[in-house]
Amino acid sequence: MSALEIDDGPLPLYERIKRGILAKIESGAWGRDQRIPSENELVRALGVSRMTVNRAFSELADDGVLVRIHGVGTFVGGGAPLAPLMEIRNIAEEIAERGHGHSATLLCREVALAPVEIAGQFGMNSGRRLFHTIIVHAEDGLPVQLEDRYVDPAAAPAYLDQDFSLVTPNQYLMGVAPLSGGEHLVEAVLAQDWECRHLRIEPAEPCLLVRRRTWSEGRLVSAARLLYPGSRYRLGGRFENATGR
Amino acid sequence: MSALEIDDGPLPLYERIKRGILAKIESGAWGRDQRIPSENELVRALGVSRMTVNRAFSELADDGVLVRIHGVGTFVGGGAPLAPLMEIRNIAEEIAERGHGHSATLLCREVALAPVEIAGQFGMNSGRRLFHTIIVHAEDGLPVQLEDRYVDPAAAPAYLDQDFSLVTPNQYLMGVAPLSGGEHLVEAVLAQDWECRHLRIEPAEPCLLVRRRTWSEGRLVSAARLLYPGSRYRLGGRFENATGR
DNA sequence: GGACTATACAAGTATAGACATGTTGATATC
DNA sequence: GATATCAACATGTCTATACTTGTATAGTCC
Repeated sequence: MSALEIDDGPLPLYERIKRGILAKIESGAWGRDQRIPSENELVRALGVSRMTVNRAFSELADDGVLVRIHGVGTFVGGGAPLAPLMEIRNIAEEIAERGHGHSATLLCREVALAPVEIAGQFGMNSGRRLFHTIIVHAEDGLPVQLEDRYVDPAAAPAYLDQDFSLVTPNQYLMGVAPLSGGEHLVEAVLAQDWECRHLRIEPAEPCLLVRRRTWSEGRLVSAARLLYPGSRYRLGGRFENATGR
Repeated sequence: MSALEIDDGPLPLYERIKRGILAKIESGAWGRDQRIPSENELVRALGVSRMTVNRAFSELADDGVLVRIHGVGTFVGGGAPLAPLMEIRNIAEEIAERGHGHSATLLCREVALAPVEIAGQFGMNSGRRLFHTIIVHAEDGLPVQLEDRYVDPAAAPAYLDQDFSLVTPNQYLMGVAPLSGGEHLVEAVLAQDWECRHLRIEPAEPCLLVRRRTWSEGRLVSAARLLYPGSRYRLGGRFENATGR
């Protein structure tokens, strides 16, 4: 755990501590759900009073930036409010199941310097390089998903050499790095202009944005933003109660 | 015996152990009446204190999930309704977990003639009457969900008599008609004007619309439209690989 | 009056150790 | 074969200690 650094300036001390914490989170040094130093640790490290640290922590907790658990510790917030559980499905298979034709258009294929927030998720510093692809998936010619994906080269070295009109990134990664876990975050957003053009939708049309991260053997393999036009797509999930009643 | 895995997160250790155990049971890895690892085995496997494992076991035993026999071991209990509790979540509990206050405003409570598309879902002709409620759920005073729900009177005759500021429809229905299955559909939409007013959002703001249907003993109990402001809410789901791939 | 410190106490969580009590199975003994 | 004994292991319960957040109060400084 790297120590918290606070710069000096005209701001109140508790305010500078708050900014120092936010900087740690924004840089990815302190990831989501990660435990951060306790009040007393910061008291010793910064040489300030506990009440001052407490104020910084409390205000960030009120804002939802941090989560504090009595007797346990303080954690970076933003954790998913776990609601529905969904499967990792392959869009090409979904479309095929509906008896339609799937096609994919490759908009971007590159080795990219990881943006800060992406690099943090992969647990690396922002200097590392990741594979990056942007693909538009269409159903009978009509765009239904814009897929913006970063992949860890260590997990799938030959990723960029695939012919994504034949094999979806999802399919390929499942074969190369067997899925051991995943996470979905679903939001409703308005798409950006260039996204609207490629999805052939109006700028005011709401879209589903699914952020999907998949792990293989404890290592994050891929982080993808999947953008669906709201008028053309729905997500669904079912479950049956297996254990009883 | 596969080892118990506990994830990290902003929860007390004993709570995370409880969830790990529940996950094992839900996934079927630990079947009914099966013996699970002893306290000392988990102490060694997880590197925690025995009292912590003991607390997790004891609380699950109090809930009927586990059965403990002095001198013998700890066993999975019979017929605990586990899975649904994890997946169909109660908005009041979610908000409470974030340390915020939940409040509900009842906009509508009536016996209604079922609209055609709703009646069809309930497997009845459109002449039948259903209970109908519209409730706005708020987190610290800020609206986060508009719940528009139809309920089968045969499954929950006293539904309309509840005080929904104390008990959410979800909570009440879970008690009256034990959940045996469910379905989610998620869309991105623009809210209607009256919905925007009650959620206090701009008409152009995209919203998540979750259509949730729940069954009890093979019969559809409730069909709900849950509308979330896109700027204030995200849905999330995680899974660990129990079944493979 | 706000910022900051210092101090104190409460309550929740986790560890470590200890001892009691119940169950089981192997072993020696009758 | 039946039985008594013992060791190993299980849960049940209790201490003590330490560390965490939650909260309140009083005082100092600018």
